[in-house]
Amino acid sequence: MPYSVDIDRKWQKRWEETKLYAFRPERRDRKLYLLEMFSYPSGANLHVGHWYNYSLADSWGRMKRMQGFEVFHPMGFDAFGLPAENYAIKTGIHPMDSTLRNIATMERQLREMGGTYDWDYEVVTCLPDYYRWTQWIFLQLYKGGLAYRRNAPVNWCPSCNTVLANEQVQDGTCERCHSEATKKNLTQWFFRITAYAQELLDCLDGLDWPEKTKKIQTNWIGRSEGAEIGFAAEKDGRTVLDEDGKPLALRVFTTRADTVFGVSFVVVAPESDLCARLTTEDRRAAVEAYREAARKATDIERMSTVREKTGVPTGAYAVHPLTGAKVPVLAADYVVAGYGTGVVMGVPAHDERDFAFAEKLGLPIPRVIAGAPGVDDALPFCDDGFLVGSGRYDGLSSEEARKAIVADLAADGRGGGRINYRLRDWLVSRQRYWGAPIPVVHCERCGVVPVPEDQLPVLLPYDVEFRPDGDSPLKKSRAFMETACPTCGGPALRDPDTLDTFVCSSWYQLRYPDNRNAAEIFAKDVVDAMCPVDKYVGGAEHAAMHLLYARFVTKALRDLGHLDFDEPFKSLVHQGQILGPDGQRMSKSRGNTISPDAYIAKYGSDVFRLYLAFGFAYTDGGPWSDDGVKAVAKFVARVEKAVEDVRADAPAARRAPGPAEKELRFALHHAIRSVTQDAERFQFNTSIARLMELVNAISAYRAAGSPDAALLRETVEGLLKLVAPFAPHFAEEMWETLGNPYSIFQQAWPEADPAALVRDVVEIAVQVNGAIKFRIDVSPSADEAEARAAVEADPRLAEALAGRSVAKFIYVKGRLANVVAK
RNA sequence: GGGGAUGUGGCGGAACCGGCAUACGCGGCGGACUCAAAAUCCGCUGGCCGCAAGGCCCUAAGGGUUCGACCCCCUUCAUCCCCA
Repeated sequence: MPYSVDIDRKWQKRWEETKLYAFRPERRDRKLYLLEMFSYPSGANLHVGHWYNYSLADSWGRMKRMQGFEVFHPMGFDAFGLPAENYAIKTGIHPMDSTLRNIATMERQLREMGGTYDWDYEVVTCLPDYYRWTQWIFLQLYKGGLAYRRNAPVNWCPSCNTVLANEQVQDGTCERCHSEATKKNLTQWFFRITAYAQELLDCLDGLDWPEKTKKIQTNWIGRSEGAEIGFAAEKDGRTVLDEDGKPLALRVFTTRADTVFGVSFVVVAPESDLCARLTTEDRRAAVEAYREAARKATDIERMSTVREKTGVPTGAYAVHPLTGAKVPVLAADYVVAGYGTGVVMGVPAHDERDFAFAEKLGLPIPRVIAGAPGVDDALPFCDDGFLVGSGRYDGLSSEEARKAIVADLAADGRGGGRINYRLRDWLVSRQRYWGAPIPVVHCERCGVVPVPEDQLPVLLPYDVEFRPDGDSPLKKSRAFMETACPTCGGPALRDPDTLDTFVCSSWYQLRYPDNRNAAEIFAKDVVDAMCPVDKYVGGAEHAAMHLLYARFVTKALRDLGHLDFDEPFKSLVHQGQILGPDGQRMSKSRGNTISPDAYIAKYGSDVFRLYLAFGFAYTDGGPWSDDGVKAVAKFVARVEKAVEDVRADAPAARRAPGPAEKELRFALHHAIRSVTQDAERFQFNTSIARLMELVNAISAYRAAGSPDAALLRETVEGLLKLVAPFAPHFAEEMWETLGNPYSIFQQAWPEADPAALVRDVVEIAVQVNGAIKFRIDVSPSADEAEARAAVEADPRLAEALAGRSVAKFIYVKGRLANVVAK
């Protein structure tokens, strides 16, 4: 029977009946945890991107399985989130109903793809037996001081009607819907990921992750070493005091403490509380008008170096900690409250934005750094140099001055060295319905009270009006909101917000190994034995979000005593993106989408899988090509032909090998070695290329006449084992056709025989001064002296030398000889 | 503006640690089979010059290091990504 989707079905059924891919915990010592980023259950069938991610990671796992690893390969669904909720708003179908239906569809499709998932370990984040533990994590973080509530200016997506974490605002727009994000002051829940900033940075070194991804995380965390400097503040001739009645310190962070004598003003973020405190009565109206105007601009606009700088005086003055000079404090929107301390020292001579600002407002621009002799140090001069106009620090280099100034400031308590991170705490509240409820209640008497663990889960009510209006939908459900305070028993209200779905996905890899545990989130010995994930495969778009959050949660749970490892994902691979045939991103509006279904129906799942393996460099992706699919279908037919030929051969004993037999054995073992090496590092395209070469070698051998049938059978069976990870149904069928026992996936992965890879002679290139002149055959074991003798004996050398003599002879064993002629 | 990645035939893409550039496939050309076509199979296929033997030039462009550079270094260009 020629390969088709019917063969797929036959083997899918057999695999399921025999539980071929069930994980066997008793073989845990050989475990290999393979995981692909789970997906959001959408109603449509699997798209090319799913196939590309899942089917090839699956092929890798199949090879590992044949290599004797006990592969743990679970799958689940990231099932909370906005699309289901938006779909519900549009159609009236409840998110729970549509999500469960979509999950059923996707499970079926993943089975039809031929995935080796052990579905007994499935997790679905929107089900209470999962989100119960999401809530539990929240409570542990809360107890550990890593979850807290705070009023802060937060990112707001007006279209999704919810707040967003910093990571979820990209180029000033919402990561989900790309509408422009704005700012709102709200009281929200945060996770203190910043407490782990340094460790998140330090551990990157030990991870087998793409360098690019590590770099993105490094930048995102954004460590900078500098100093904090305190300025006293005066208004109306008196020292400004803080809430506690002590003199207020305007703390600025700077990486350029060497320029501190160049401070000619101090800037505060207009929306900050500090700004309000500093503003004098006569300036209040102007500052408030300015703040209103600033609110309309996005952070990106505000911090842009090219945007025209604006600002207004607050009426207050800052007192320079070293000179005692008074400089004006201004409110300007190029300083953003959420970043750093929200106060910046203005050094116009040596900072571009400060320079632009000072020019605009006519503020003095005193130079305090001069370039080394010969360096163009026209203002603004932002490089390091030597101090001038800085009192007793004059003449020091920038670097020396930073140390000296920081030390002096620290000595009298007005500053000191400080490390600043760009990373912000993770905002986890969402004003949406379809998520895990935040497990706290608000009691009039007791304040914020965490829900006791034995009362989890806080169930998400089914019957809720979830049309968004900027307020949490749960707020409108009295049945949900009204509860008793766990502490005092008095009337209390639940938290109406739900958790960011990135919280759900930040720990799912820890739940898979012990997914049915009803008593605890996971047994510690199980999670310690099974984790971390050995190979994690998924899109690069999660570099600064999911991957950072999951690392944080793992470390936090470690410190809270629930597990014993530092990192969730030991090794990480990003698949590339499959583009439309036109080389553009696939999109419905462009009309260049490729739907796998038609190809599966026509060619079968394995042809599709093989094409995805062969047509692209895995981590790059690339444009879709129908011709490529046909080429792969042809390859499958050629393998099938080779199998049929073997079946038709009369049984015969193995003959003494001649040169043709040696050549065929070489082809097989070369393929074994290359396919193994290449597939190991996710280089599937060259793996398939080597398999094609093997098929070519098999047909060439047979076509040459009087073949050794026994050798051919052995070779074709080897080929099938190598093909099996990439075309599992097809290989299983061919394997059976040859009368072999079920299953090919219980066969050992072939190993290359080094003896078969040694050739009698090798052809080497002979170069004269680096240019190839001719080729000769030598023994592969020949050393330099032998090779030199062979080269010099060849008359073509004398011709190429044209009377010159050999100055030097370089021999690269088995590859080339280079004669340096003079 | 800063940082990073990428750039190889007509096309998708190979090339290990600095050692025969263009594997494998597509497309194209030629041939076999066929009444014919499709399918299949076999051969050729980087460019230029040449009847040929052969020669010259080719890894975005230019330079450098080296016996030898797609690979290392510098400059420039283009595209993409991250951070501003």
